[in-house]
Amino acid sequence: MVRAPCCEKKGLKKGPWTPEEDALLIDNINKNGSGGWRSVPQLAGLKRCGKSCRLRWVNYLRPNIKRGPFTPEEEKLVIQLHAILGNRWAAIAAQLGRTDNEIKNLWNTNLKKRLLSMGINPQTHEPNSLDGSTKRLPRSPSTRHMAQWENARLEAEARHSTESSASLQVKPHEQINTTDYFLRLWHSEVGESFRTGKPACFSPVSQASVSGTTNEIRVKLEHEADTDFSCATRSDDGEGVTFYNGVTKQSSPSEMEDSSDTVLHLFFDFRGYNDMSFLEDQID
DNA sequence: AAACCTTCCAACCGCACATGT
DNA sequence: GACATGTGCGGTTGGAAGGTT
Repeated sequence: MVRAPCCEKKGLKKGPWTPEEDALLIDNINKNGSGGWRSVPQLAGLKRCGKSCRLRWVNYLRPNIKRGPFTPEEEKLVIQLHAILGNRWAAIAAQLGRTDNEIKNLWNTNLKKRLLSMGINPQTHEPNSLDGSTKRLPRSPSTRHMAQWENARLEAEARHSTESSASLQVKPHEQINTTDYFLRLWHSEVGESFRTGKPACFSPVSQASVSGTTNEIRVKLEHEADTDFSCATRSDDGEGVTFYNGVTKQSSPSEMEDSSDTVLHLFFDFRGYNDMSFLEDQID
């Protein structure tokens, strides 16, 4: 199937945007909202491709974009996330409140070279041996879990994003949908320890709250097992945990009980995760 | 001061997927 | 199910800015 061009290219302006064009685009989006990009140029009176309008909005004009130089912490986070997610710039960018373009540029112009100069393969994040081949390090279970966690969490974030798109005024920490138990865990103390890579000092209080969350998950699993949510269950190979994110019940009740505990065990697995610590000196 | 080189980043392009008809 | 259209994403490019010779 031959794909039609997104717009008629004749007479369309290309290149850098002028402040006047920015103002027209912002004004149009304020009136009509973002989306329907094909019709945006006409509505806004712009001689631009709809795609170009979208890109300008997403990468530059959109409110709440974090701009300015990257901090060492952000750079470290980008490297860690890239090790997990690969070139999924949009997913990485979402974690930092940056644009995918910024992350991509940072990686291609800075971090990639830095890793190469350190003898680390930027694609595999593993050290290159002297003969240029990649030396495989034993992958820890926590690293595998991390990727699975991240995938599941991204899906949950996407769901949450869809659900909360109508309430943009809400503060970020208030945007956590209390019905999404995965996100609640993610934003909990345990989740934070995973995100920051720092071992969490779980007080009895936090343990209690975590247990409460576990029970809530269990209740959710038992009573709303036919609804859409993320849950975890052990894989058969005993090597790790496989996440199932489906609309139907995936496991028997006994497995459910195991699953909810597994969620916590996974988090605790990550308490010691700091696979990228060897980079800290280089980045700092 | 000028030429050249390198770095950075905004923007473009094409592909893939989602959604509508 | 087939096709058309819209949208999002990642790869790439071109030019401006800064640095070096």
